[in-house]
Amino acid sequence: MKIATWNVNSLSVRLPQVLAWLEVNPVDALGLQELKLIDDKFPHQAFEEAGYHAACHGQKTYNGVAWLSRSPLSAVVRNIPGFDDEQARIIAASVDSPQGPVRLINGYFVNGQAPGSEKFAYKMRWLQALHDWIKTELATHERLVLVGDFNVAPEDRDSFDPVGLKDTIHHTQEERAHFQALLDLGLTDAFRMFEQPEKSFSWWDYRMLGFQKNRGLRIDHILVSQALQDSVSACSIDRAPRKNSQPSDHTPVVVTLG
DNA sequence: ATGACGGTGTGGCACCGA
Repeated sequence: MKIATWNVNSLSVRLPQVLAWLEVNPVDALGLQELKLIDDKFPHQAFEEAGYHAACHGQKTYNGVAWLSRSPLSAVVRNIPGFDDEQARIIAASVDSPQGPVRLINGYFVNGQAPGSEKFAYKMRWLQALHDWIKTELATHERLVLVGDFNVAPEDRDSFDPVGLKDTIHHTQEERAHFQALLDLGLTDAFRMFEQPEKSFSWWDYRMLGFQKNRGLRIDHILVSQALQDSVSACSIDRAPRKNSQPSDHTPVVVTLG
């Protein structure tokens, strides 16, 4: 089973690229972030024709998340239960696999702008609420995958300039402590289960030739629960879509189970 | 210190992202 995550930065603009990527990479499930469209404009038919079920949680202009899946999606949850949030950042769903059910959780984590800002405070509250909810999810779904745009570079090696960007957004100790708290629930960063090229990133700034100079961050992640860890056989970042014309600034991450 | 690029929505730009 292959599960992927991709921040597409507007599904309206990126739909042809998503469909093209799925033809080459027919993953079982794909979590999308930053749809930037309302549910009424979600392209259900295009994905259906590509062989995917879909569940979306859209919003105008900003945010918006969705799951695509070859098998039906059930028990869909939108946003973090009990956490009042005007922004559409979470969608969770369950799928069946031959090895057993898998709980799929997809998040577009808060950016946070800068430490000390109101947006950073919201990021901290959001991360705490996510942690507490994931803990309860794990109690009822032991085979769980948490994917998405985490907007956190977990370690210095996940940044092109850990010295120059020390304590700036994505790099602060507070954000990294929240990432660690998720790992402490028994989740594992699938990408780091394997030997990886140095300077592996999943996002590059559109400006200043960021991608060409590999000035990027690894902020898109796939975390797997303890019950799934032994079945993880691969995890990689696919840089290819970043070379497209009109690319998203993020590129997909893919994990293989079994 | 600023803006650079790209998307959205509004309207001839401002805003947000990371």
